[in-house]
Amino acid sequence: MRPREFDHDEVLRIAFEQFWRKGVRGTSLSDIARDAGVQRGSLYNAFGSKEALFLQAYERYAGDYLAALQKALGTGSLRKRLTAFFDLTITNFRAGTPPRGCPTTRGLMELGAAEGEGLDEDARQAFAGLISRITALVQDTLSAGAKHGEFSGSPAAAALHIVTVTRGLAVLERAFGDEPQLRKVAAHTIDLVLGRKGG
Amino acid sequence: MRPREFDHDEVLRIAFEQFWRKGVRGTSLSDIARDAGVQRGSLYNAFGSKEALFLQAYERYAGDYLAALQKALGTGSLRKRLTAFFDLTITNFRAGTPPRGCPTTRGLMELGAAEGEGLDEDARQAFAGLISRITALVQDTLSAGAKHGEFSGSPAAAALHIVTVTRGLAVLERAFGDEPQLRKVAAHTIDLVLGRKGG
DNA sequence: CAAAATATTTGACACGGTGTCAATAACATG
DNA sequence: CATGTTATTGACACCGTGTCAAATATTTTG
Repeated sequence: MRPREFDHDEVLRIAFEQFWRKGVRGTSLSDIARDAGVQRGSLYNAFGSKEALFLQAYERYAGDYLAALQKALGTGSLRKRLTAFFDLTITNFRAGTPPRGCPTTRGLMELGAAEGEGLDEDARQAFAGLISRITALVQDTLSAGAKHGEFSGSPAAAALHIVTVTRGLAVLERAFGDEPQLRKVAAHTIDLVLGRKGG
Repeated sequence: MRPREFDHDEVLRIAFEQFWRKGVRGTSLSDIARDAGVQRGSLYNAFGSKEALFLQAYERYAGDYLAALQKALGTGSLRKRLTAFFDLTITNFRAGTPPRGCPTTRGLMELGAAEGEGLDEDARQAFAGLISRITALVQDTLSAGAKHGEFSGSPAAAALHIVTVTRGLAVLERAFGDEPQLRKVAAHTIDLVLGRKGG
């Protein structure tokens, strides 16, 4: 066996950075190969295809991001937790110069996900999976809040509503790039869900 | 002057249908040319570039869609208006087989909109413009509702929240394709904004 | 230590996409 | 009918994905 001449994880990192910044279709394997100091053919040999490379890079990101969200949702009053959740969400959208947006939302809308066109069902499942897991995390947080009397209502419905808002925020970020606006919507959403003054 | 051999508007219609179904990057001018029975070169001559063709096709759609929304928001109680608004929004996402999603949200996330990459600033403005105009429409509706005592709170904040939810719904549609879920979120949002039983 | 086995790298290739250009064709107008 | 103007057409350059066979560098085996 001839050993690989590049760092598998390092390439994944570099690739994801570019996919995130320029979109999946807007990033060529030549770009990634140049940036990583690897031949294009080696990428095909190691990952199979652009799609497979993206998926691996995305899964890597998704794991890290989910862990960060879990941490943000882990301490303080319910209001504090939700605030930290939205804060991390928005901060993540606005990372980099120029802001790179939400990789999940961008990927999901870019790759079609419909039968026949765009990336495989695999990609859609990866995106949908992260969204589902985020929703579950928020729902658990709300359920716990309900036990402490910090929240009344359906945790499932509220969690889905909150996550829907975060997806909407990802879109607004792309449209207007107005971070204060995003934070206003986040604050308003927390107020609506928790009751104007509650917490 | 030699006259054009194809119908300008017809081509715009055909092009938008394909952009909507397969995404902008996923649609080639060859596809459109074949479908429209026109030579690819003629499209470049008539529209300049793929980007310009998309923009014209999109503006056409945006005008029609905005008019339909305005109509939906035009009659009945505030709750009825908002219900009609969400209904039209979701129905629009789920049009076609397979569902084509929200062209605005898909285009916005697909085309990057960030400096340097993806489509021009022009495209971002077109998408952002439609979102802004929708927000203004909803805001006006809420303001009118406030006069009739059907709504209390900030129309601007509520309108932005509602439109954010619709953008989020566009994303969820792509992720899960679960129309009942979308309608639940919509109903829940109306309840939150108007008060559980109000209207 | 030599040689076989095996995986990686490399460069050439086919194919399809965007966009440009010059040559050609079709009409309007004088 | 001659001329100017615009639309059409086909060839081209360039870049993208993906495939393949040949060359290369290790590890394992004799």
